[in-house]
Amino acid sequence: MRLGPRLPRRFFARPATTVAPELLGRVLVRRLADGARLAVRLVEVEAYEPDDPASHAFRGPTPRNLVMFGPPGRLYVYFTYGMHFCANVVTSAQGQGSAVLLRAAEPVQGLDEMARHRGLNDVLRLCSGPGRLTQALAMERSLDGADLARGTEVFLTAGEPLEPSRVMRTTRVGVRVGTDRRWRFLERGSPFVSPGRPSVPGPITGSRRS
DNA sequence: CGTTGGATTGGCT
DNA sequence: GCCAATCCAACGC
Repeated sequence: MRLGPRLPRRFFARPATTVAPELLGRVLVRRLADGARLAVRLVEVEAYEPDDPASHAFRGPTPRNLVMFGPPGRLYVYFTYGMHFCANVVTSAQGQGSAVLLRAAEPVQGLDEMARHRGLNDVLRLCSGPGRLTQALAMERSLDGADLARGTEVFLTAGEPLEPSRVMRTTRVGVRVGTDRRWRFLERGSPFVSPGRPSVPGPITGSRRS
């Protein structure tokens, strides 16, 4: 499995919808405090843009989403449902408030450690969901704001980007607004994607009712 | 300050 | 398919 060079800051300094499909096939590396190295290959992501009602950044900066408004290439980690963390890559220029949610990945290195973190051994379920991925890689609150372009705790390497024909596109999972945007990108045919069901686009806003 | 519900998961009916 | 778990951000008063 090729890791390749680290992705540079400029890679992230573009719109989330541009960066998202290009993140597929890239390698997310996590270095633990004891020196152990975990690596996964991204197979499913979702873009969240500034004018996007489903985005945490939609109503402006708050203590939770502040990192989304910072420089591109940082990790935005938030806590949800009282028990799970989700990890995002901040994109676009500073101040924009856009990011790409990391939803699923194929384990590459450190599978035993990931299995320990997850409390199960099924490789297909180690990183197949945003909460599962953060648990497998031990990404929690302390990594909120971590610099992927310069840091050592967590970063992204070039890997092998997917051919466009291998990139599939659907609506996003678990959102109740912004369901008209097909901003979930995944590797076609990968068994490592999450089981989450894409949201169904509602009635077209502005159309006549009854 | 009180209320609501969430970019989820896993277990049970 | 349904729902509880379990915290806390966001928002309204």
